[in-house]
Amino acid sequence: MPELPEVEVIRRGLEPLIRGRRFAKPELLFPGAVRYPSPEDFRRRLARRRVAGLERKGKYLLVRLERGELVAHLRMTGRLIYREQGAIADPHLRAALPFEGGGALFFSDMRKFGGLWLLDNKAERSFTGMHRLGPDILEEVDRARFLSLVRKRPRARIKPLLLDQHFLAGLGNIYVDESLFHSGIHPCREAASLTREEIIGLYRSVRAVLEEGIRYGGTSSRDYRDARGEQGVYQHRLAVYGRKGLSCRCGAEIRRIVVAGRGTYYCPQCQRQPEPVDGSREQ
DNA sequence: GCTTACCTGTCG
DNA sequence: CGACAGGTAAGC
Repeated sequence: MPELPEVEVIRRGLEPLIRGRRFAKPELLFPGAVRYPSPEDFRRRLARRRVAGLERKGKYLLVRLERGELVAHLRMTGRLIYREQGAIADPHLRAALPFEGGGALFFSDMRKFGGLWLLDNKAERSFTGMHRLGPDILEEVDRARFLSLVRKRPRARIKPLLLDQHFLAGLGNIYVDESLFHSGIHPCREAASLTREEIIGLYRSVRAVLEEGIRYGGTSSRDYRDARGEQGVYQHRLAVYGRKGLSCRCGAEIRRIVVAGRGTYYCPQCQRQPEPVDGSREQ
């Protein structure tokens, strides 16, 4: 899916296209895409509302309205594409959100994991799961906070910890693997085994990788498209993700393992093995 | 923690 | 045919 950089690129691209525009009555090709309120209420209540601005929290995109907000989560294959005229040619189109005076925002989603919510107030954010998010890694976490967050979870392995949106919001599978590679940390290391310097280095790597991802328009591994339907180019700059069997710049062969149920790419030479978990040493 | 489920598609 | 895919919640 879109991780933080992809959602941010969509946000930046979409905002100038739809800010100030007033929605007309939506068309739901797959009503299940609307999570709240009911599809009928969604259609009736979104109509005539004006877009005040766009925000992002973790991987959620928030279309702030003059009253309430339209929230989108793209999960794995969701797309939000604006067209000035005509519709997108996409067999997985789930919702068309036209504007008064022309133009429309199209939500497509091959795997149907993504969703849309129309909220009247902040309290209703609990319907989306947003209220359980940890702090946004780019907007809300400085070095000191990152250090203290990581140290609060000594027993967790670092990759699953970084993927946990309740811990930190925004990172996904691609950018976690890239960040761990750039900081030279093996994905299975226990948080408690990381030195202060390693945690600080990881913080810098995470920020640098996410900012690079944004600068290059996001990663279009396969499905991701920006607000105009264009691919990003960061996939050409990935150091390890998806590169099993290819050589790292150090010469070693990039490996793929499974960590926390996710395909995980790393360089066995640049990223140190975790401390052996060996109960016998304790006895 | 881990596994499974959600869904549809691609690739080997 | 099975394995895998950018995410996340639920159930052991």
